Amino acid sequence: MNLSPPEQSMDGSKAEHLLPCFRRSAFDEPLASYHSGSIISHLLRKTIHNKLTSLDNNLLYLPSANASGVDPESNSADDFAQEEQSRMSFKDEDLSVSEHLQAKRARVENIIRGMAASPNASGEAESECEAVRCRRDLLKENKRKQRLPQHQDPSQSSAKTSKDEECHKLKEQLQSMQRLLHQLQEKISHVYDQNYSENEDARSEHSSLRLDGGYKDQVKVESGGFGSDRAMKNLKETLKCELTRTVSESVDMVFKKLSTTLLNQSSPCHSPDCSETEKRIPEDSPSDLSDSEENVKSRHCFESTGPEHQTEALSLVVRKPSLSQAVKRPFPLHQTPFQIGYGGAPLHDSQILEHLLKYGPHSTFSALPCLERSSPDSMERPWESVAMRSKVSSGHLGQHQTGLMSVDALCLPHVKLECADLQSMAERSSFMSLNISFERFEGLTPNHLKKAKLMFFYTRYPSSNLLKNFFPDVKFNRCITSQLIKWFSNFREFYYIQMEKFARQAIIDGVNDVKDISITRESELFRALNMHYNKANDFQVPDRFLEVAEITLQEFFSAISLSKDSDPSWKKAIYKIICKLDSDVPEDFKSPSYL
DNA sequence: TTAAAGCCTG
DNA sequence: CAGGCTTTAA
Repeated sequence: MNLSPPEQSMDGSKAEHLLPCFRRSAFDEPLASYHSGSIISHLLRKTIHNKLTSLDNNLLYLPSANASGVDPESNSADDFAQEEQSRMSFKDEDLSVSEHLQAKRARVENIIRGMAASPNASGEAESECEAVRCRRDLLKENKRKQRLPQHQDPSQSSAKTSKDEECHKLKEQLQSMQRLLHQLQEKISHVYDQNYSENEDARSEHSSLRLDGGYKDQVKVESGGFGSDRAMKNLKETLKCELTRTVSESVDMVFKKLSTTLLNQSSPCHSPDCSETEKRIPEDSPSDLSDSEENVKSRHCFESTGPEHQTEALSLVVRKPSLSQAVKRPFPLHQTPFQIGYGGAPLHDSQILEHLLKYGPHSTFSALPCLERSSPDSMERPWESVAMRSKVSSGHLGQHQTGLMSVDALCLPHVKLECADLQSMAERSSFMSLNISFERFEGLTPNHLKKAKLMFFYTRYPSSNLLKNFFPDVKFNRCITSQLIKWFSNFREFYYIQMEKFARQAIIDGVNDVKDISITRESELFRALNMHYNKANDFQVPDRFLEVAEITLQEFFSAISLSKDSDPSWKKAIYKIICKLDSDVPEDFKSPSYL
């Protein structure tokens, strides 16, 4: 099987796009300098190496090599040397692949090192701790298993046990790698966030982003930072590419090994003994199959990176909102919609593995009941409550206003499970990203509020239908609708309070004729209103609003002049007039990325 | 009965 | 701006 045909040349060209600081050779620095991304890279390297070593041990040198080879408490400094040494004993095939992977890792490391010039020390320490902990747990677990007495009949247990253990170890290694990827992603995300906050600071210094100047939030978000949005995009693309490929290849290796193991050792389950063994596997590894937090994190890793062979068209759909999310995210990664949004995940990576173990490499996923996608509704629910709490930011999905697009709607054929191919997993992850990306977010954001205020310049009494049309990125429910309605109610309240105030002031000031009352952009009343609804003053208030405001003020003036305000409901007559003066909101506002 | 308006309050 | 409350209209 061809693991990764076209990427060599691609890597080379990608590197050319990088900024000079990212173009350094991967081996310029001593590997001992754990700085920014290098610890992750190192751990990833170790994990992949361990995987290969362990696999080889399991497959070729069973069973003692693993037990004697690794001491969880005495690694660190000498590890790399040991790895290098043990790497020398690899078969040729593994050696080349290993070198290949190493080169890729080095590139990722280089990029990350360049990005994280000022890393968050505590965050890094945390992820490092986590990584080390993961690894130690893994090793301890392996050691513990080695010590476990064998209760089974020796005649059959050796084959069974070795296979079980191989599978188990493979799964553990896979999970370990996924954890590491997750850590890596958090680091990248952290850098993004840091960059974003810097952008924010810079942006606040020169305000005035006029709407008619064509500025949209998307543009604002992606610009700046690394010098230009072009550079940013290149960096992002390169990172994603490298990450995805490196990890996919690593996992591919696991699956390839697994495939070999299954085909060579267990073959189709004709004997009852065999089938019993296969059934027992999931029970023997509950940690792999439970929906633990670690599993969730692992899934997240794949959701964000996408498949190795992802088409460009697909990536365009997925990536844009992803970047927007990543850059804008005002909260830590673990609260992001993406992470919360896994709720619809019908397949765990471990489940795929389980399926693989149960039904063999040539079965199709359609045999898995969990692949039958749950209904869109049920896919939305798991994160509803959380989304409400965290008030996630809008997706900025551009043209995609259709809301949730389920996988079913994509009319995709069932994925054939190829044992040595991670494609299905990757594609599933990609589907999930798609799904999440097309999701409309529940909860209104400050941007929605800002947009609503600007809309008030056109409509004082928007219907709930109008609101639904103009907030396509919001998943409406009773609560959200009420909140939006309430916003406009509050806007009106302020508006009418100002009107009454200025009308009374006019009367106090001795104005006699309604015709003497007018509102211009220089009026104090207009300034007050503009300050309230258009605080950043980055929006050109339509003339019509000035007219309506003038009429409103005149109405108030007249009513008060005629002492109508003695009637408790004297304002209602004015409301009735004003509500007819709403104008159409420009179509521009319908874009979810308007702000 | 319900959604929304409107008013008041914090 | 949101929450609580009453009123209103469908």
